[in-house]
Amino acid sequence: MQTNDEQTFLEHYDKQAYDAPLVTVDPVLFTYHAEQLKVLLVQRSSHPDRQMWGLPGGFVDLQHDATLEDTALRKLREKTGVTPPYLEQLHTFGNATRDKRSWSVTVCYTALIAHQECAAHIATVMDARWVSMQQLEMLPLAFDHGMIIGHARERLRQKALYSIVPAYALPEKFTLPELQQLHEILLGMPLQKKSFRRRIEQAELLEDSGEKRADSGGRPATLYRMKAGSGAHTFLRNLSGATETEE
Amino acid sequence: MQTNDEQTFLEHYDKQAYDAPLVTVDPVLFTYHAEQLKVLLVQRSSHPDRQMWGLPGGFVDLQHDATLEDTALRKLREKTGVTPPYLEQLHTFGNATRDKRSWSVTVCYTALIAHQECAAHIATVMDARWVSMQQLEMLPLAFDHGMIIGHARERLRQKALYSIVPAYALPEKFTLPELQQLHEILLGMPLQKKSFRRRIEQAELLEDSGEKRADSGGRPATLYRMKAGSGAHTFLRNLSGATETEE
DNA sequence: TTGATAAGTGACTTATAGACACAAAAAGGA
DNA sequence: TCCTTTTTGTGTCTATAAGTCACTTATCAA
Repeated sequence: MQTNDEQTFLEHYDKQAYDAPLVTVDPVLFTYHAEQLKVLLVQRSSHPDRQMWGLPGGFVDLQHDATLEDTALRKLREKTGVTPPYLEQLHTFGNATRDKRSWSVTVCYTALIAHQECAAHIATVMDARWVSMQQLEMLPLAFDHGMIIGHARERLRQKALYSIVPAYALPEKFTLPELQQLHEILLGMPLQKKSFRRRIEQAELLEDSGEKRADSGGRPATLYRMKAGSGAHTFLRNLSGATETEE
Repeated sequence: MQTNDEQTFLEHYDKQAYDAPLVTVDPVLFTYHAEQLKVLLVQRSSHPDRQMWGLPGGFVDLQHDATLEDTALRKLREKTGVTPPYLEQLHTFGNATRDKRSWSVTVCYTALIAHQECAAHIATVMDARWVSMQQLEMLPLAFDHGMIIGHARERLRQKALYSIVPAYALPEKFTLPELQQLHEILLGMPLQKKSFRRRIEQAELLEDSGEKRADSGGRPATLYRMKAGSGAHTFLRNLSGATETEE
């Protein structure tokens, strides 16, 4: 290689690197199982932070992804085999230091799915697993993924105050006590049964499936499902303690 | 240059181009002046959409910007000469078609500033101006910037329901009737004077500056300022009509 | 049949927003 | 000086929704 050519090459390469930070998409997929909130992590197979656990994200594929959502859904399908019913952009983190390789930008999403929807697929692979919020505290994560999950967790908490978005982490049909328990875990406080039911009835976002379920002794609970059309992200009214700060 | 090296170089270069969409930062800077909400636009000096008006954004400068916020603030300082007191990430838009040149990602911010803070500086340059929401409808914008401003506008409307963030579009000292008028414009509906004042008092986010101002006949209004520390993004309680949908 | 258990409701209390009349503080003119 | 006009700011009643908690309903198991 001649010196001149190398010079040109480096200039060219540097210019490219100058204009374009690395761009990745990192979905934070939550589910609810065994009375715990869990997040999907994968074990990195490549540099940097090889072998460490992190979010199931990756680079935008300019050839096949038409949008950033496509990238998020593609990465989630690769790991879970299915498309989650809820996906919403969380925040974009970008700075010079979060990735050793270069200035790096990651567009993050919050996603929710029923545990049973992908439990089978995940059980077949060794490099992906559900990690509970409790386990998460002990597990060092790649890059700034721990911080990102913290943000997603906090956003989900806000959703629990004002919406029934968390219901997407439950199966298609679920009971109100199940949903209330999930909200209580997200909010870290007990909720009044009556207030909770009242808010959800008023919002008219759920419909009676006609079925009931009795887990073990006690009156059977009505199974509800999301009403088609009107999104579960519709605002509910205030819940006690809602007078806090935004994300 | 040897074939092998060129091969390696191209692979490297292609991979780089393959992995990296264009990354820009686009701040939507609002202000309030003459009873109108206005947004800062600049006239593009380069391809594509040359001569058209658009958001005062640009590429991330990997050498000088440590974070995405740095990029947003740098671009705003270039056009206004000052640093806005409020800057919050809005949303990231990325797809294959929004920029003719390439797959493109833009990280957007909502920013607010008092009109007087930068009116002088803007008046000196020909390629930047404040455009009212009304004027905006007639003006074709570069890229998808019209859609982005629409999203920012809608987010600001939500803020007006739950917070006093819009106060950052006012001077340091302002009266409650002024703030209420701004909120009414953002929400597109009249507000009850008593309810509005009560919510703001309860939030304890403003403090009496001790001064008063009488614009024209009538009782002089108390001038308030933001309390240091506690951000104005703290949630207020519900306002009628709040049972709508999130952004 | 009876007790245990969990789902779901009735009804009262409390808190906050809506509505609107009224008081307070200035300007200006006769 | 005093009265009118104008705008800011408050008092207070009403309406609505959330908090509380006892009570009813529906099922299982002994």
